[in-house]
Amino acid sequence: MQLDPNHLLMLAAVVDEGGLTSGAHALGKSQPSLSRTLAALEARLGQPLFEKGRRPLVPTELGAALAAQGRIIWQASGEASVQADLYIGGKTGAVRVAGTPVFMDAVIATMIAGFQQAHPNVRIDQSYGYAETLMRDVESGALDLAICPLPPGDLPEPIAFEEILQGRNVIACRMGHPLARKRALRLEDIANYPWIAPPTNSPLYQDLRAILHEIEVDDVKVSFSGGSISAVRTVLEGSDSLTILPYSVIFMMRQQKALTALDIRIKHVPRNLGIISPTDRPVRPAVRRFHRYIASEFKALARSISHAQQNSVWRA
Amino acid sequence: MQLDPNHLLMLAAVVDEGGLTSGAHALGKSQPSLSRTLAALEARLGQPLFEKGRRPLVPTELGAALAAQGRIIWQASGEASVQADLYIGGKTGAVRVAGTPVFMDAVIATMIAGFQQAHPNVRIDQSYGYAETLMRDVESGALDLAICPLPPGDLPEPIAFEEILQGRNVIACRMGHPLARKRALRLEDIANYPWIAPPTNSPLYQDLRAILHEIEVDDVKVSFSGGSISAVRTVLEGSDSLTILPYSVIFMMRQQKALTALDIRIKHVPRNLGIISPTDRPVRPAVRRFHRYIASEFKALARSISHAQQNSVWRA
DNA sequence: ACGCAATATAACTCAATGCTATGCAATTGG
DNA sequence: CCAATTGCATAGCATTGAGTTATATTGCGT
Repeated sequence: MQLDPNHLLMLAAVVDEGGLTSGAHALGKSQPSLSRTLAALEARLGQPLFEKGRRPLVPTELGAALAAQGRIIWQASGEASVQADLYIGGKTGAVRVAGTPVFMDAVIATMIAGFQQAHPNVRIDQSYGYAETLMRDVESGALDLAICPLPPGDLPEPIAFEEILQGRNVIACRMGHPLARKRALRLEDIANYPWIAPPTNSPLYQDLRAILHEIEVDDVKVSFSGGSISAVRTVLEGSDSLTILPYSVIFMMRQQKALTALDIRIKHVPRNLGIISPTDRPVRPAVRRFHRYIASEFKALARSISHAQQNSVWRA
Repeated sequence: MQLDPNHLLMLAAVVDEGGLTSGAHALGKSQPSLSRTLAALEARLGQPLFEKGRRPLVPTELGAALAAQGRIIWQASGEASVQADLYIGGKTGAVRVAGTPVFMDAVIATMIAGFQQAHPNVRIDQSYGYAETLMRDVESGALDLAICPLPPGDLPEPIAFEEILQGRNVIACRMGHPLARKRALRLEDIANYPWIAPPTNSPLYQDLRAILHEIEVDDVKVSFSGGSISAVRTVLEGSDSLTILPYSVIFMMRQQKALTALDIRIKHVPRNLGIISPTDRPVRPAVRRFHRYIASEFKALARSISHAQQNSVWRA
């Protein structure tokens, strides 16, 4: 005997609510609709679902047994509704995001922490990569979002690039570094200190080479290379080494008063940090929400940076 | 977002079967039907349920989440079908049956044991009572069936009485009783032994009085009264007492070779054992099945009795 | 016994679901 | 790499079922 889940659900409603009228109200339907449907179900079964001729409607054995299943269906149905609403509202789901290691660890991680606070049921699957790989993965659908620096105007096929921060690198050192307080630094000053080199496949490494070339320092001592931002920071703090870092990374660490930037102007790199996202497929609500969150956080960060630069408070 | 359980069920089928075509087959529907329904569901949700453009149909996060609920609905639906089939087939449910104590304990209990063997999921709610009470309870719906002796032709309103055994009482005693082997017993023989009297409100008590009057024994020694068949049997076995019992009760105990009947003819009581059932309401399948079982068992018992009487085997 | 409240029935409408036929896209095999 | 195959999407149509309002009927309490 094949039974329609909807019929069982109606039965459960009537049994639980104790009547057709209230059951119909609970389901948002009319009383005759329930009456007829349950009558048809009884006819199909050949057995009454309710004791006949009793007014506080009392279910028969069969009615009670089927109502129990209907109750399960009701619950599952409600749970599905909740799940759907959460998903559509971006409160649930997974976000696969990747970016360049330094930005992910020093900037994005903080933002992810804030996002998780507000949306604990959204799973963030984070990974690392550089522009080329990131774009390929976004295009193929392996990634939902990528955050990395890109030269302006470089927009292949079905990919959007939303710029969120001006690309600007600085030379970083520990807070008490001999060069930290000097103004009008000369090249010779810099050349005397050991350098920490970013991984050779990173954009920062390209930037480092370009900058060194620009300031006509051809030969530097590389004391350490290949480490993550955490390792780099530790080495920086414990030595007089220099390295090149995005200004935003230094800015994010300003509270710890561990690192600072040298007062030497470096040409803006021809790349801006941005969010890479696909345009050829629907964006899942959780991804959209995360995307917006990151964008707004960066907007706030940019404001904060420009404000700080005007006052030069953090360098005091 | 209100979701139709049927849609979730379809989704689950498609996800579990790994495709629209096989899912449709599993549900006994056509593939276009599923395709259109799921497309409509996607439209309602505003989110895809399956990754687009991939042929081994793979569900999205949302699709998987909703399919999980659909699976629950599917299970509950199937369970309901099973429950309904069992109930309709009389394999499940409760039977409320009552009868006169002696018959219930000595005859019906054995039959119930056999029934339970075959239908362990049918619950038998047994109780005791005499004709008047039994009929009232059957009429009121408190009982499904009653088994008791009734005078023929006494059929009030909405009650059926199916005769299943000729009413015939005998004088019972222990197997080795001094009177057990005698033929052509005389009244004086009987009068000298103590009697066990049935409960005064039982039909058997009426029968006892009638019989004693018939054989013109006015004054008997009552050594024990009011006990159940079990107590009566124990007393009978341990003494030379006599009592009156339905022949079928003695017959059912023939294997134990503990009790026997005196070879003295007693007028048939004007009552036949039968099954009382209501005619004004639908009979539940389990009740019908139990009813049939009891009736067929009694038919077999009657055959067995008449066969035994012709051969007088059991008395040898 | 009467009145109230709840259920059953009637008559009708329309959305949803079923089907077959067919187009189109993705995967597989040579 | 192209062709064949398999499987999903779409179209058009028929039918069922579920929804509605209006109304009759039936238990139940006073």
